[in-house]
Parts: sequence; C-alpha cells; structure tokens
Amino acid sequence: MSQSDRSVRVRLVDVARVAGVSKTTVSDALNGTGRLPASTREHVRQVARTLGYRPNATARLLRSGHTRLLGLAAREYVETPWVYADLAYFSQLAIATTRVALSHGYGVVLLPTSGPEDCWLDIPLDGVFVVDPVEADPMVGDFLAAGVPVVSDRRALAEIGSAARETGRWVDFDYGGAVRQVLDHLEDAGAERIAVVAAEATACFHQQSVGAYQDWCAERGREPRIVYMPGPGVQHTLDAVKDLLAAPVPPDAIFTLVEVSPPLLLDTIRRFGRSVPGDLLLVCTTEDPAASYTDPPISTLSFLPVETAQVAVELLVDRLEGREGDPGRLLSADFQIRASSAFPDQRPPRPAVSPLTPG
Amino acid sequence: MSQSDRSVRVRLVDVARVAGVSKTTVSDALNGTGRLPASTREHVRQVARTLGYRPNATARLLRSGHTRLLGLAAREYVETPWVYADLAYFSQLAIATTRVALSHGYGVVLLPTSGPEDCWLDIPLDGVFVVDPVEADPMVGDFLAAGVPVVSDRRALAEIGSAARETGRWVDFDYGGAVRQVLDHLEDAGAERIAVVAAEATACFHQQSVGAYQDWCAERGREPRIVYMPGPGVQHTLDAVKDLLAAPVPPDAIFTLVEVSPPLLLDTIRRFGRSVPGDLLLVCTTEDPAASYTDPPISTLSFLPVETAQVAVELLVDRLEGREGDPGRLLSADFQIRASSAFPDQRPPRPAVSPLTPG
DNA sequence: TATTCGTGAAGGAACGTTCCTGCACAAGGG
DNA sequence: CCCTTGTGCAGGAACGTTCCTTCACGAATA
Repeated sequence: MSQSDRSVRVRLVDVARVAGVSKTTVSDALNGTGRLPASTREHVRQVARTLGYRPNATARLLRSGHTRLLGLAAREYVETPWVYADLAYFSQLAIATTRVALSHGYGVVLLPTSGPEDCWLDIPLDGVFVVDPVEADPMVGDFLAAGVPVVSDRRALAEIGSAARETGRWVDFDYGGAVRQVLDHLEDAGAERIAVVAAEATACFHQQSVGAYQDWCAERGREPRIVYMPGPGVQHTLDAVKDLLAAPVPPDAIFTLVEVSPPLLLDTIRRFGRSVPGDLLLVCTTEDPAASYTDPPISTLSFLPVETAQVAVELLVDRLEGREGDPGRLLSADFQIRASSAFPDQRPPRPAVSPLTPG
Repeated sequence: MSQSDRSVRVRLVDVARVAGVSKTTVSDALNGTGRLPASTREHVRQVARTLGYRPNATARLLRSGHTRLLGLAAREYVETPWVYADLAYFSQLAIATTRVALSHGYGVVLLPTSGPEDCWLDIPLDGVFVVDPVEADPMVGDFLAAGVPVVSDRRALAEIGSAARETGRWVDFDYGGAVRQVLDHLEDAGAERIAVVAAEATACFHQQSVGAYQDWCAERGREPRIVYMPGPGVQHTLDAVKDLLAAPVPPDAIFTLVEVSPPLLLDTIRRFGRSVPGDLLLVCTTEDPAASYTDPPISTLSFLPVETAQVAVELLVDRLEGREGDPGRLLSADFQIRASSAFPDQRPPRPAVSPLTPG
C-alpha cells in the first residue's frame, strides 16, 4: 500500500476522467508544461484539488530515472550497528549531510551497517556516502558494482579497483598527520609521557591514528602507552582514564582518540587528584562544543563533520548531475589549542600590539 | 541516471535475451518463485551474475506498491532547521528510529522541517513519524491528506480532524505531569525558589512544560522564575544560568528544560561559587549519559527517545502491515533522582539490611 | 481557394519490474 | 486412444507517471 490503501488512492487518470480531459492534459496542467490556456489549466487544478489528488512519488521516480535520494552509512563499529548514536561526530555528520543534501534537492536515507547480504541495494538511491569504511569495504564494492556513485575514503575506493575510478569520489583526512600535529604540540608543551585512549575498531581512522602514534613514539624511542577501550560507553572511557592515572608512573599528557564528554573527563581527572594542565595536559578528539566552555578550556582535535558532509554531498551531487569536478578533496583537521594543553609557563605570550592599530 | 548511467545499466530483459529465456523466467529464477527446474534457475543466475545484473529498485517499488521507507521529521525549532543537531535527544531518537525501522525491514529518511511547500511529498514514503509537532502542524496535515500514515503527538492528530482517526497513530508523554513530578520532588527536598530554564519554542513539549510550571507555581502562590533562552547553543544556556545565579535573591533549585551538557553546567555553577546540592538543587532534562557520572551525580528527567522511537515505529509498521493494534501509546517520562537534587540531610536513609540476605 | 501556422489537446509508448494467465508437452489412468 | 494432471516456460497486462508524436481546427497569408 504505497502512500495509502491502493483502493482509495486517486490517480492521474481519475482526475482526467472527472475533468473530462486526457491524462496528458492533466499532467501538463499540474506541472506547468505543455501548451494549455489558463482556463483549462485552472479547471484541471481545481478538479485535482477537489479530489485530493497527490502524484505517486514512485511512479515519478521510475519515469524520471532518478530518485533524488542519497544514502548515508557510517561503517565504524560495523559489528554493533549504530552504537555511535551518542557520538557527536556522527550525529553532526548525519544532520549536516541531510541539510546540505536537502539544499540540493536530495533526501537522505540512513543506511544499515549490517544485515542481510546486499540488503541496502533494495533502497533506490542515486548515490551514497560511506563514512569511515572498513578495509576492502563490501558495501562500497556493492554500490559501485550496482553503478551507484559512492563518496568515501580514498583508500577504500582504491582497494575496490577500476570501477572506483569512474564512479567513486573521495573525501579524506590525513589522520596520521593530525595525530602527529597534536603529539608534536604536546611535546613542545613539555610532555614526556603521552598516553592515548583508543578504540578497538577496524575503521580507517582508528587504524591510521593509532599507527601514527606508534610510529611517532618509535621515532623518539618512547614507549607507546595505549589504552584500548573494551567497548563503547561513558563508563569504559572513564575506567580507561583512571587506569592510566593509577599507573606507577602516570602519564603527563592524555590524548583521547575516542569521543567522550570533555567536561566529564575533566571532572574525573580532578576527582582523581590531578590538575589540568598543571599535572596533566589534555587533548580530546571531540565535536562537543562544551570543550571550550570548561575551566580550563580543553584543547580539541576535530574532524569537522559539518565540512566533511558538505564536501561529500557536493562531490556526489556534481557527479550525479554530470558536472566533472574534482575526483576528491583532502580536508585538514581542526586542532584548537586551549589552556588544557599548555603548561602555565608555556602559554604563548600575548602578541605585541601592532603599530598599525595603536591603543 | 537512476543508480547508473542509463545506457550501461543491464536490465532484466538483457539477462533474458542472453540467457535465451523470457523475462518471466529470469524474474522467477532470481526471486525463487515460479515452477523452474534447478538447472534453469542456476543457468539464469549464472548469466545474471556474469552480466552484473542488479534489479532496479524503483521499478520494484512501483510494482509492489510500497517503498519500505519511513520518514522522520523533528519539528521543534521549525524556523531554524536542524539546530538541534547537538541535542542528544534528537540524535538518539533518529538513530533509534533507524535501528528499529531496519529491524522491521524499513529504511528511514530524515525529512526537512522547512523548505518549499509540500516538498516532502515528493519522497516516496510508506509512513512518517513527526516528532514534536507544532500546533496544527501542516506537515502532519499534508501527509494525512496524501494518505500517508503518520505517527505523532496525539494533540497534533486531533487538531487535523477526522482523517487522523483513520490513518493517524500517536505516541505521547504527559509532559505536564512529568514536570510536576520534578517540581514536587524539589519542593519535598526543601526548595522554595525553583527556577526553570526554558526555550522559546512552539513545539508541544515546551508549551506544555512551561505551562505546567506556571500552574504549579500559581497553585502555591509562588512567583514563577523562568529564563527563556534567546536561542540554541551552549553559550546561551550558560548565560541564562549565570543570570539566575546573579539575582539578588538567587534560586535554591534549578530545573533545566533545555538540553545542556550536565557536567558543564555543574562546572559553571561551581565556578560561580555555589555548591550542588548544598546551595542549589539541580535537575536536568537531558539524555546525556554523562549526568550519572559527575560528582555529585545529577538528577535527570528523560523522555526516553529510544523507547519513543521503538513504539512509534512499531505503531507505524503495524498500521502499514494491516495489523490493527493500538491507536496510540502513552509513555512515562523517566525521572532519575540523584544526589544533585537531595539536600544532604534529605537523602533517603540507606535501606535496612534485609533479613533475608544477612551479611 | 489552397497553404501555412499556431494553438489546444489526445493517444500511446516508455520506465523496469512482478505476476496472472495460458500454452505446449509428457506422463499416467481409464 | 482420450482425458486429466503436472511441469516448464512465454506473453502480456499492470503499477502511475512523463513526454514524444500526432491530429484537428481556426485564423492568417499567398
């Protein structure tokens, strides 16, 4: 029963019959096409209104050949779908994707990350955005094989092969570079024992960021300190942090790669008797705006879900509407340095007053 | 270009031609229907695989008459769409809706809250869930008029009229009752000057909860203390709280009706020199799990987005699949009393050791 | 008067499936 | 030998649109 019980649904032909014209005329009158005098047009519209006629969306799609529907799939934690509900990153990404897509006239369908084989192919999509694909992601492969344009991580596309070169577009971050940027900053700020809180996950971001941390440590002959969370959830994250703080030689800096409420983390560290940034420098990978309102404000690494969504949708829409455009875009993570990661004596001095703006 | 450039897309007839059979046979072979020997079935499947055939989802929909797509619209803040991206309530609701819908074999489309007139009707939906409708919501009306089953607030459905009685289902909270429950609790805990932080919004929840607070105050001859936030965002909320605390006679309890990070709120109150619950009782309307991990843990009022989604989708699916079921469901808000709203001497005594479990 | 031309509208194919109907053929029973 | 029964498959309608083609007709032009 599409959009209604079939029996009661009024169709184009019903309007035509009542109005005493052909279905062509009805279609033209309603869509503003064809050569019709205003009188006929108005008459048909009147009849349609009276009967409560609504065009069948599916039939239109079949005719027009496109659905104006985009899919969004977040592949992180594929095994336990949608556990990342609480994560600001994904909800911001989903909402931003929806908003941008709508501004281009496309709707967005939230896709399952697991389920019966190929089940996602039953949904009529013009294109998909696969966020955080896993290695050799079958979902990406399925869509490309079905001829559905995909935007995803460059690496995931490359793994698929030649088909990707034609229909695939990518949006990427240099995850490793961003992690190194944070680590360098912490080192500059005087940290010698930087610990990292990470998740056991197969997605690109986790693989690459943890790898970058390990490489960075190896280059300096430092021992990596990684705490892997056994699962998602606030409790696990806090436990992981407490474990770190309780070590015989506790870290002097913590860099979280998993989302956690920054004010809560600060609160937890304090209750443990440590001060930030006095005893411990802190940088959080997070999209929670609360980070900049704590005391001290917390340094954050953001992978810009809103910008990512914007770029992804635009790449997809360009592709769909036949514009050539870029094959992909590399975005830069946003590292905001705040008081939580600057030792008091390491804070940058206030810039000298510019001679051009006296006062 | 549905799902591909039309020219290259391989169709059912193409498979039929290559396999040397009719399209009926191909359809039957692929779908497991009809009377076909295993040999033919396998042959056709082999050909389909070789050609890379994928059925056209839109055509299937048109035939089957349903799209297995559900719409989700959040109508709060209709004017400024999608500002609620940060709100845990909506992201949890959206994700839960998606998960439950998928478990029933339905996909979910995030709908615009504004845009060109009727634009949502171009999306082929089997049903919609309109969360937090505004008064006499035109979106609810449009969908019902188009014959699309709707689940929404009971009040919104009632306003529409008779059509709603046939195709509408509702899921509701007794917002006013929940607010009173919190206020009664705060009064019992000794609060005499309870202030409320609310939003200027047209959605049912805001109207009803603020109304309940005003009534409650009037019944006791108390002066209502409401701070309306001029807009969404962390800064506005914190400013509102600071205004409250800076009053000549500050409140001895704060009840937030808008979502705000509970640990951040606690931090802000402390920086203002007040202790919780010593100087100030605190109850937050929030879905942020961080609330129970702060020190003290914060009392919360939750409107259970996950359960709401579950019920809404099930009502919708029952309706779509012809099962009669309930016309609607009334849910109870979840009020969790924690240390932030109990004065030290008001904390419930530890329960006596049960004689059945000696120790 | 015959020929163009523009206007108003109808007919029907097409989009890619699914599924109902029906036909040919072989095997079995009377 | 004819009638039933069952199997294997083909033809074509239908889903509800859009849009291309055609056509009739009246007015203007040659």
